[in-house]
Amino acid sequence: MTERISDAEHVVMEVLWNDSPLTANVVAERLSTSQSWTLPTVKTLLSRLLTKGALSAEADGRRFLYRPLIAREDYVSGDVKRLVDRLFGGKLSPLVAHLAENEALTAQDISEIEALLKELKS
Amino acid sequence: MTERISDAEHVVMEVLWNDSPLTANVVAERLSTSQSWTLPTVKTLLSRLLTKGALSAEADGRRFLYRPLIAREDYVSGDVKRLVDRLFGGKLSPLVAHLAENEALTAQDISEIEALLKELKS
DNA sequence: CTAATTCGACTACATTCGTAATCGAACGAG
DNA sequence: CTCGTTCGATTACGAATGTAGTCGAATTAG
Repeated sequence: MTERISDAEHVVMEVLWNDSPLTANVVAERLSTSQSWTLPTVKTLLSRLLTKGALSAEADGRRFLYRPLIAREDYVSGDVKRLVDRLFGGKLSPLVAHLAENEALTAQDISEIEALLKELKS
Repeated sequence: MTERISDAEHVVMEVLWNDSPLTANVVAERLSTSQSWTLPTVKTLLSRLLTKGALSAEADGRRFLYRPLIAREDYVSGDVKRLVDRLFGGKLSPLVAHLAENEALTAQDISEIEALLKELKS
C-alpha cells in the first residue's frame, strides 16, 4: 500500500519526522546544510511523497504545511525487514552474527545489547 | 569503486555465491525456480554485473563461466552499513534496540544472540 | 491599482532498472 | 560445405529517480 520511498525522498522525510508540520521553504532550508538541492528539487520530492501517501499537506493560506503520514518506526521496520529477508533469509540471529563478526561491535555495544536483551526477557 | 548492485542483479549474485563458476544458461536454470525471467533477461543482468566489476567471465570455448569478484560477506557488510548509517546514525545498538522493540525477536533469537555475545567476549 | 515576488503545479530530461527482443558470429549436424 | 542452433552483444523501452526549469495564480510592496 504505502509505496516505496526513494533515497532522496527519505532524506526529506527525516526532516519532517524531526519537526513538523513545515512549509516547503522551511524543509528546503533545513536540508540546505546537508544537501545542495534547489528549492524546485525539494518541492518535487515533497509532491512525490504526497502522491505516494507518505505525507499530508494542510493548506495554510497559499502555502502548504507538510506532515508525515507514516511513522518513522514503521518506515524503519519495513526497511530493516527487507534487508533481513534479502540478506539473512528473514532470520534475525544471522544478522546479529554478521554484526558480531564483521562490524565493529564495541564492548560497549555488547553491553548495551545484553542489557536490552535482559530487559526483554523480564 | 564497486558500483551499486540492483535488486535483480543481487538475485543473480546469490546464485553465483552459492555455486560458481557457472554459465549463463545454468544461472538462468537455477533462477527458474524462484524467478520467471527469460534467458535474455538473465544475460542482461550478467552483463551489467560484469560491467560493474561484480563478476568475472572466463571464456570456456564459446561460452563464459561467470564467477563473483566480490565476496558475499563484503556485499552484505556494505548493505548493512548503508542501512545503519541511513537509519540509525551509524550506531549499532539503536539497530538492536529497534530489533528488540519492533521485530519479532523470539525467545530463541534472544538465546542465540546472547550465546553469540558471550562467545564474543571470551 | 500595478508590478514584483512567491508558491505550487506542470514539464523536462538524463540515468538506472526491470524486462526482453533481435542480430551477428561461431559451432555442430548432415 | 551449408544450415540451423547457440551464444554473447546490441538495442529497446517503459517506469522510477535525481535534479531542476517554467508557468500561472495569488500575494504583497509601493
